[in-house]
Amino acid sequence: MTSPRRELRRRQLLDAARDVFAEKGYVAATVDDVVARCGVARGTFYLYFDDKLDVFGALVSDFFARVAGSIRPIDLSPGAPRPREQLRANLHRVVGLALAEPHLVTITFGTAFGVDPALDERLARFYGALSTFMDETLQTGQQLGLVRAGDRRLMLSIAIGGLQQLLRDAVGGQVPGDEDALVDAVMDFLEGGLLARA
Amino acid sequence: MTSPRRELRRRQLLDAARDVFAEKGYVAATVDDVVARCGVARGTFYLYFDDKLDVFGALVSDFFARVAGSIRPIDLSPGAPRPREQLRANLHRVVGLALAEPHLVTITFGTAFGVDPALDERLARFYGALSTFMDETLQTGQQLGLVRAGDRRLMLSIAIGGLQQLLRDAVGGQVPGDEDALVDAVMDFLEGGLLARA
DNA sequence: CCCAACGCTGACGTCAGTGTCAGTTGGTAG
DNA sequence: CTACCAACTGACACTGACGTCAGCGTTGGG
Repeated sequence: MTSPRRELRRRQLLDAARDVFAEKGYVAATVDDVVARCGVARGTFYLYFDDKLDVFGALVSDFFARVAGSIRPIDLSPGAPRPREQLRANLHRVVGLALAEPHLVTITFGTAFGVDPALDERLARFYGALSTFMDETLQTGQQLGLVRAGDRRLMLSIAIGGLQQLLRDAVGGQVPGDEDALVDAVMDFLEGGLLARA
Repeated sequence: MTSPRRELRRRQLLDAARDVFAEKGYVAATVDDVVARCGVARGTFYLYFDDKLDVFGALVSDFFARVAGSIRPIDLSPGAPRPREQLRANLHRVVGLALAEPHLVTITFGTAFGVDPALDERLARFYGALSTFMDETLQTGQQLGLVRAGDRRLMLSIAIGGLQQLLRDAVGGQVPGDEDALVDAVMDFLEGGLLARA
């Protein structure tokens, strides 16, 4: 079907769009900016995408899926590593992915919401699916005594939000960005919160 | 100076803009939408604001300032309540403010970044000032043994991000929105993280 | 009662960005 | 060599949101 030539051009356009969106923000970015950065004529863009929102949605949805796909279920079978180590490994993959694609972090976690109602709904579905999966994981953890008691939706909201903000700040340079340090910081927070033991 | 008549109209326009932005998102919202909701002519808008970005910036900056202003420094003098109670009281004020202004939460914490570079910088300054203040508070806490050891910038990033996400989800209905439950959830997270004690 | 100052109106010209499409290019198969 | 086709071009017509401004009420102090 899709020739390799075509696939390549599509990639180039996606990469250009990613950089433009990260630099100028969705509102100020124009299709002209994207094709200029790509060294390609205006019309070419429309051979690959419907419009600005389409390419934005492709970037965001794809990155979201990659992040979600990098999370592996916790394996509780006898020979498997300890759950805590599996959690850490999951965090490492997510953080690694984020640091490898700083612009996509900015776009996806920083500016994607509120751009367009239709896109918002798509993202909400993604987010909901991920949330449901993690909720089940957490429930199992609670039953095994690995996760403390409490409303899982609230705990998840805080944990995911905290991780997202940390990644945003890390790629934005507001916070030192060493991968291991970031993973450790999140693990410490999950294990002990912020305050000292009473 | 500013007559009460003028002040009232300005308020009406701000309220209308708040609702329009929350419903349609910044991109799709137009000045026409705002004046229509306000029952006022197009030209009137421009007697009060420069353009769409100006009114958006006013909403966001003002709400950000109100949130920041609701946070009181921890009083360590002899007669004062325990620091943990003061922390909880601060959380209660922030959560209460958020639940009282759901649309502003959506706008300010959900869609404000990436709209415009100039606005981003303004918000970054706000955020930076708040962050610095909280960093100092946290440092004192560490010295007193009330806050665990660790990189304060990372801890703050996670904590603030977690709170913001929780508020976004609460006003968006993704999560049950009882004020006390939200405050408790955050306090629990700050005190003990997510995982059970090893 | 008057009129000046204030607040408001809304039709209008402008323009940045859009999406199209008739035409060009260049690689490849016969 | 030629014929073909997919990929690409970029000038063009169009759109819709913008910001303005000359003129119209209204209000309240003198």
